[in-house]
Amino acid sequence: MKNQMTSSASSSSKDLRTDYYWTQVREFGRKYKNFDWPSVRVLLRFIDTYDGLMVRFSKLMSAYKLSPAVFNVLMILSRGSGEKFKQHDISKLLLVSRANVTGLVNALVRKGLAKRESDPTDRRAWLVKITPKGKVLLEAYLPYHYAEVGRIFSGFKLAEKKSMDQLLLKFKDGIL
Amino acid sequence: MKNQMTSSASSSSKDLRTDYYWTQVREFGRKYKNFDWPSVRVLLRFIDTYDGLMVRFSKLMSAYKLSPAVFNVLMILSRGSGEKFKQHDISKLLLVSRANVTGLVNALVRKGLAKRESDPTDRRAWLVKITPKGKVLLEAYLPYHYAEVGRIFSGFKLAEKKSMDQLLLKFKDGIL
DNA sequence: TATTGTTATACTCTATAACTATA
DNA sequence: TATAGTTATAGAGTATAACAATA
Repeated sequence: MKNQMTSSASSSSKDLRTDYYWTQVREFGRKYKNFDWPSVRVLLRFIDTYDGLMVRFSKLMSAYKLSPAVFNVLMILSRGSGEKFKQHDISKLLLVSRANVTGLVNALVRKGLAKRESDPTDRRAWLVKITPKGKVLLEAYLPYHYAEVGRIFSGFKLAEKKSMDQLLLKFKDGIL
Repeated sequence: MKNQMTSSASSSSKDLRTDYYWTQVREFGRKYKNFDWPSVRVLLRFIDTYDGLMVRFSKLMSAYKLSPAVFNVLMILSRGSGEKFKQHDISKLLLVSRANVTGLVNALVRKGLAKRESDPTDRRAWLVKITPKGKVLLEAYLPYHYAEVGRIFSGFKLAEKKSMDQLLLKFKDGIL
């Protein structure tokens, strides 16, 4: 249950962790009525995979001075039909607070990657727009992003990707 | 590419996000040579699922004043054969920096959930041990934790869990 | 010299609450 | 009244670098 951006992990220490800690979790789990190892193992694997994924993409992004949160905002701004977004809409798309969006947009503006325009139809609101500089940066990064995604899944058959998507969807639907 | 603990998301706004944003990502993706929608969709689904998972378990843990990081340390401390861990070992198991472990152990000690003992064989090191209070807290929480894991996967057949584990392992192995 | 842990510092990402301006 | 955004504040979780003590 961890989200870390470290790159300090050698794969051997990772394996050691899995071998030792997972074994312990499995052994101790027998004490609990509801413990189901196949389920717990999937969960541990899932979190472990997420951690690795974040390390990988954070590193890839940092070469372009992007962070995951900034990347997400930039993606939203560059993929709209109108290309102008009220901060409240960004907040809804990102599922984060309005205050958080203020900070994220400030960071984008500070870097010259986005700008605020007043909304003629609502003087309380800002319309946030990606700048040419922001677009250039994102477009420079994305080929590497998608290449990496492709590389990661290069060992998967189409049916496996579909199957994994279905299983994840089922997993997600089970969560709430 | 997001890790947030919000609980503000209604499932309808989440669906809206998926419907709108994912569609845009797919449309725009055609511009990129390496873009492979089945792969990208799995990735988006994976991150979306992780977000939901963290919201769920963070909420479950917070009822016991636990956080994911604290939970992880407590699990390590309670699942050892000797039950005493050098901070450096915790750092290796958790894949985080030694400085981070200092802070985490401080937090545990402050709450009375763990204590430090001097290591007779190495005067530089501490041996960290879970306290009875820490054990009681963890054991009070774990049944709910495992029950929730079981509930989430209650719609899965054993073969599906195994299949998902295999796919995640393949995914993870593709990462680096 | 190398290792263990601490301290100092900083960064990213997030939240809530109180506020202003406007609808 | 309700909504859009800001500010102030906080907190979790992470890192690096310099350091002291010990191996």
